[in-house]
Amino acid sequence: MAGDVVQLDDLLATLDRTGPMPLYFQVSSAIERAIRSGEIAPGARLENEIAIAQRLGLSRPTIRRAMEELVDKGLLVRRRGIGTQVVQGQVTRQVELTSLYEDLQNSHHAPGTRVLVHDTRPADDATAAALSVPAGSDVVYLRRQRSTDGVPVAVLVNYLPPDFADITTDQLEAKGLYQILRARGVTIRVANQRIGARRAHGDEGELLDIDKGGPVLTMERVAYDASGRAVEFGHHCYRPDMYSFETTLVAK
Amino acid sequence: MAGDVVQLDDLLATLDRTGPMPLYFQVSSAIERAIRSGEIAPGARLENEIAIAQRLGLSRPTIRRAMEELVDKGLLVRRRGIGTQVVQGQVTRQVELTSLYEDLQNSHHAPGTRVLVHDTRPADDATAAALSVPAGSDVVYLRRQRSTDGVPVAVLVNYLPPDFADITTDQLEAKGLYQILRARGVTIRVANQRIGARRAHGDEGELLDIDKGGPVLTMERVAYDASGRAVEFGHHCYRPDMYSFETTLVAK
DNA sequence: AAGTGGTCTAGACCACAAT
DNA sequence: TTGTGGTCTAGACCACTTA
Repeated sequence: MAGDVVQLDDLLATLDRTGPMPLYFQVSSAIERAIRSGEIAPGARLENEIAIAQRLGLSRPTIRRAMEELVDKGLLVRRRGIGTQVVQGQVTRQVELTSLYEDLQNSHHAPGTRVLVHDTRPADDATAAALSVPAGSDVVYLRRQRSTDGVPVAVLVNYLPPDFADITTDQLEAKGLYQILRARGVTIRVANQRIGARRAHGDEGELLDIDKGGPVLTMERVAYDASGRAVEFGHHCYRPDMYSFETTLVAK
Repeated sequence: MAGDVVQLDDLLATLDRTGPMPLYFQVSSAIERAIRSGEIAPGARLENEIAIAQRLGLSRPTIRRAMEELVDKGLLVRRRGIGTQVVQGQVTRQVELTSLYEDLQNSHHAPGTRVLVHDTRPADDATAAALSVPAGSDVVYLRRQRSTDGVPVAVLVNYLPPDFADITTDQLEAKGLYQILRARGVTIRVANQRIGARRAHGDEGELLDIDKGGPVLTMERVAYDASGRAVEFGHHCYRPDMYSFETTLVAK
């Protein structure tokens, strides 16, 4: 029963061994594109690793690495003794490590930012613990209203370590926080976040243009840079009819 | 500056090459335990891969595999030319691919289930699409109230393919859905989920013991088994003061 | 220049599932 | 018995960072 096994000849032509893009990434990207475009149907079986490796002139570990990438993304399912299959059902994108600003940009909307508060203040205990700074020491405090196409989407509260005190309000109105950090050489690598819900408090109802006491989606996040240092602590609330979190989970 | 580099001698004694547990997993588990217990401090640098490999008598790829495991869990951060460091800040557990029942069990509470509805009915369009069954064909419908220590936590609505029609209400009262599926040889491998918020509808306020129209946290999930087939579609709502979703995100 | 992780190769043996 | 993915080895070369 090798009839409905998908072969991957077209990939051969596009492999580039001179550029900086890893071979395993070229392979996984090509397969991912084929799956998302429907060229490879949901449920289809792929050739085995060794056959693909020979066909593409690559080693088996390189192909394995490409496959693992796609398993982690929830696009493929593998079973020992059986083979590799494409997952049924429409594929949704991952929750990625981006700021809301970039999320909105990527969905082809025009994000807007209004900076409500931007100052430096002593950290409360929770913030000091999250950012690993001494309790009561100064941190940067931000409160912003985020909108898309003129409709308010979220109220964002952030705390940053004091060495980011020179970020300007103008920068914050023009770009996403993560973009500003990246331009300063700070890239976010890891984040812990908690998603919940509650009633809108204080002026949130007004800022989000929803009923007072209406439901909001909340997210708390502590983000770490490439050296493992905490660089951002935030607690945000979102208009639930404008935003939700999508995830793909893969059992290990 | 090799002064504050953590060495990993203790691991050597515990390596077992006879059992079924992979070596890379033994290594990553031991390091994970050391990090979570505080034996290795946040921010600490680890030895380089080759040194660890030699020290433990393993090959470099095996050590790499162990490290990758920990990077994916958000415990380690690696930089080319620099080294490997433990992430700062307290480590939170992953959102895993478990049912709410198991979540509550693992947090040492006594989960309870009340089956509100359990029947077979024609699938509406959204359900049929999610489960990849013909529109209007019969599916299993479940509505359950989940509580912990007597306090209501969630109202769970699930749709299952028709071959699960023989699951009994008694089974559902006694165990989590995923445990029942696993006992039938069905293991969940991949799931797509969306988390949001809204007002409580209909009898949800009563069932969750919250104010009518109060906020609830919602989750929609489509889960797939090892062959990539959709085996569960659910939309649930949670009492926001009793439940939230924690995630660790890692940039790729 | 030295040290680090990132990629890649070419094999080997094993556990598991189907036939 | 055959075919599959899972694990493991022992190297090699490269890109990047720091000194």
